[in-house]
Amino acid sequence: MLGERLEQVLKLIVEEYIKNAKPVGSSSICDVLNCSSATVRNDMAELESFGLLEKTHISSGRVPSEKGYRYYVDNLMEPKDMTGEEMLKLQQIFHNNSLQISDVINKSLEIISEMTNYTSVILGNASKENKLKQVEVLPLENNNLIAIVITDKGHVEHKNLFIDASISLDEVKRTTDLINKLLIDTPIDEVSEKLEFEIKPIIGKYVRQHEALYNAFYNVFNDFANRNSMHFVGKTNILNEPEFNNAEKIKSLISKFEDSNIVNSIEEKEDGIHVYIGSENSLDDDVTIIKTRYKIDGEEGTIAIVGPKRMQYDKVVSLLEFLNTNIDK
Amino acid sequence: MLGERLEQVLKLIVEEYIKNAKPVGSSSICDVLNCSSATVRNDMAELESFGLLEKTHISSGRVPSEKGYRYYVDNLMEPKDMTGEEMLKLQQIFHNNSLQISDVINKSLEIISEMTNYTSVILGNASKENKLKQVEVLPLENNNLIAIVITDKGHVEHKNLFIDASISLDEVKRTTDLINKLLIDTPIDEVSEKLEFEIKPIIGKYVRQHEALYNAFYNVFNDFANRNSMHFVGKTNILNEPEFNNAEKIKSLISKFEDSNIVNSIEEKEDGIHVYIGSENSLDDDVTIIKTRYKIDGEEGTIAIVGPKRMQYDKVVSLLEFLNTNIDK
DNA sequence: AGTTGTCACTCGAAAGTTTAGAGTGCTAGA
DNA sequence: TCTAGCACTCTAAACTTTCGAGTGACAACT
Repeated sequence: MLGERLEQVLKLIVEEYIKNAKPVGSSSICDVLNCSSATVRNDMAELESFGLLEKTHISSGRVPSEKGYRYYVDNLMEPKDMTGEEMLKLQQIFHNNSLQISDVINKSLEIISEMTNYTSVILGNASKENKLKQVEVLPLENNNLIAIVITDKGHVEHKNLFIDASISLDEVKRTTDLINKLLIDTPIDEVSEKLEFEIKPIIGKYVRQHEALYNAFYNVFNDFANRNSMHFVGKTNILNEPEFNNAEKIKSLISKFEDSNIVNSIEEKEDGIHVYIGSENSLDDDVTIIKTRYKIDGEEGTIAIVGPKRMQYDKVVSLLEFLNTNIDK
Repeated sequence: MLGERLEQVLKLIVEEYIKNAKPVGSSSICDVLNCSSATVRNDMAELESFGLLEKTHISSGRVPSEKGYRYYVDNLMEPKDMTGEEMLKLQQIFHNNSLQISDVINKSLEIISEMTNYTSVILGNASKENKLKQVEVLPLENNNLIAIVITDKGHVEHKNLFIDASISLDEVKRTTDLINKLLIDTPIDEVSEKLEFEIKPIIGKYVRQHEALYNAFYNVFNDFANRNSMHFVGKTNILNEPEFNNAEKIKSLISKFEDSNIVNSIEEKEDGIHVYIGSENSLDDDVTIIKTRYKIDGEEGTIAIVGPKRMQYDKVVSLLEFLNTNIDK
């Protein structure tokens, strides 16, 4: 635990740097603290020895280190009240009944991205609350089939299948009927399992090529349960931050946005609001990602706000808290 | 029509500049032409007076102007044979039967993007060859319905609908049955029209709230026919070209890639291979876009290769021609 | 013991200078 | 019509200068 003035100094430096993106000198904060710049310099040197501040060169002002941001977020940050206008804009979305429920998240994040000028990512999939409502299989030309899976919350997934010519449509239909009879109302994440232990033994008896058919359905359900939808809002916003003013950094970040591995960097498994500063996230050492899970109607997933390490932590956290508490209604 | 040596000079300058991205000086091409650099200088001055070449400053070498590239593409460019390896890679995709047909285009463009280091865009939608195969409407919770449209080529589109409480499920079912009976096998782009003139009068008779129901279906079909899928391959490739080595250019181009208006800049309406140099395209004055339409099984659309104006025109055109002639098989 | 004023010192960013080399236009002669 | 040669221009890179913001250290003060 740091002394009181040390904390004050750290807090002021972090907030000043967040505002101006320029190293903070001792003189710029000494009047707030009612002490001389020499005193502040001593404190700064101490904070630096703790690894909370860094210098860009020997005679420069100080910049928060990752550890410094972390200390700020954990101990010093105060919630920042939203302005009335900001609240109003979000409330309007929550109370707009004509919106498809699944659009509420998107619209909210458009507003948040606009207000903060950071990039948002929505990573969602059909939630476990979805139950299987219907399976449909239609024959297409030359041994192609299309399988359609529908859940009670209105999620639809389809997949084209190629089935060996030796399987008759009649056999397909029997299998489909069986699934529809036995698996309806099964939570979507349990379907694969039930398919294996309840359906497979039965179709084995009276469908000749049951392995192929079973595999086809298994794949469809599996794809459904694992299918992620990812969606960026304001993808280029973060590029306007001064830390991304050179071509290499921009290219590197944009490449990471395009990479399919990004799912791993974005997904959040635990409830609550989580802040990943710099190397704490697996996307890019130069960014901070603030994440939270959401669940709305039949869909759940992760909301992530991607900004510079020099992010307005207080504002983003407040916005996400507001979103979290209002989304259920 | 230019004189023969003038054309030679222009061709050499364009090709040299495409290769090195550096202004071309007279001495670097005079040995190829067996004449002195002074002669070449005179020719260059003449080409500049025609607006085919430009200088970056008073004593610099020459760079092709847009008009220069245009002249090159229209009159001077020679088809560039693909290497055996390149052909092989593409052939493998065409002959890989385990691929979903709709993936053939994607895979091919992945190869092409990799070979050229440019960015490809695929803009596709369900082709007019798709015929309506089935319409399905399922009731969800509180007055929501989900409507699913399936075509004979295996395209599926679905849409959530909110229907006034006063419409009974029975009425919905009658309408659906009617559509399935009367519109099956109708080409997808004619469905809206038929719906209006053949179905609407009938449902009007025995469905009370027929307007609402009719509108719901009309929207679903309309969305289907107009739904575009757009998909980039190697989105960041073009950023590695030396003309995009500054942050502003990159940001501007990436923003344009994200903008939904990009569809208008990408879509090609006519058959054949078309080259849009710099200001000839509506996307960005600094890029060239080479486009061609494709049609494969139940899907058609535009393939576009986006590169710098200093693009390997011969190579890209050859690749697209190869794709065009081989795609049908 | 903690705080302050002072001063020599460091460094970076911006502006200016120098230099080398690539390339040009022009002109006179083949 | 082409060529050789020359004076000239301009850029890019390297180097220098200057300015000011900021520091660390230390002695003096409370």
